[in-house]
Amino acid sequence: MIKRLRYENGDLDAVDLRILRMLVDDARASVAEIARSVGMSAPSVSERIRRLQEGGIIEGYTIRINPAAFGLPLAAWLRIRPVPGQLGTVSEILRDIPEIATCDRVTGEDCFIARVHVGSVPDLERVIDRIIPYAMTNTSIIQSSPVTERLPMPAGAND
Amino acid sequence: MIKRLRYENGDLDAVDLRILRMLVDDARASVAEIARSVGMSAPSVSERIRRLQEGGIIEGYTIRINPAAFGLPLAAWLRIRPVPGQLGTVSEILRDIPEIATCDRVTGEDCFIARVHVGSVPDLERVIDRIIPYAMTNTSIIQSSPVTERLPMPAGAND
DNA sequence: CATGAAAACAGGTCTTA
DNA sequence: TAAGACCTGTTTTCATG
Repeated sequence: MIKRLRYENGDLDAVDLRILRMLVDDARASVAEIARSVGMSAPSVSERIRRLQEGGIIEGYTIRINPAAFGLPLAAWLRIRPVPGQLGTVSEILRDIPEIATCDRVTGEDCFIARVHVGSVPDLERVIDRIIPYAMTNTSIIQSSPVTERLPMPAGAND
Repeated sequence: MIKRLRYENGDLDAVDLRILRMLVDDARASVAEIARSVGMSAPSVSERIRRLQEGGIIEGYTIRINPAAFGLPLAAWLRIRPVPGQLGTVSEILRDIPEIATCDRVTGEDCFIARVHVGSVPDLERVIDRIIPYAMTNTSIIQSSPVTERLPMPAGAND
């Protein structure tokens, strides 16, 4: 059985998925180029992209940054477990730490998972020292990335 | 003391940082618009963007996807610890699971940290079932995101 | 197919090492 | 004086009706 991806305006078909993959890969690919690749006219592709935006599937356009290239070669995941009563404080501190590139609130023993980019181990220590008064932390240095940011897909989707 | 962001071709100044922030926020902002915002001519901004690309700081252009909008409303972080001797196998399996949007190899007790997007709890179970023969897993459902993907910055940077 | 906007390009000026 | 950064005007490309 084939799974169908749905959104408010109807089904996403294989062409939509190919368009999305191309845009994830290179958001500056021209409409003409995408059209050629999927075998459609440029206006048709243009219209599909418009619908993907209005359906909220494409939230926006952004750049991929290489933190190492501007002096932040050390990346780590921090798991953060606030001491009772300090959850709000910790949340605010995390937002205020500029080295944190992303942070999610999660279920389970840890309350937050944050990705940090720093220049050195002492810099990492300084980041942790800002959190440690209000939470227990657990740090994992990123060594490599077997899967870099890509379009998630349900198993057996209609692509 | 002001920290200076360095890259191979020299220093990044405050204007470069503003350009990067604008592009992270909206990679389709026109050069003219960015130029107006930073108080420069379009060609100057264009030249700076070119240098940021050639310096490897801007790795590429991409789109922000909302997985919930196309039928994957449930997101989770998986921590994965392969049983001895199965690290390579696990790494391959993780690459093959289409629901995994990103996966890092890390130091510490866990070997991998992966973000998955699925349609339902049963779908999450199916993902975990593919991994469990070769590794111990620990799952944290994402509830919210106090910090959404942003440009990391050293404390006290020259912006 | 035509129109309008936006980006790439070329040439000229000013500052600074 | 030479190099680099920026600005103005022009051309060409691309998205859109």
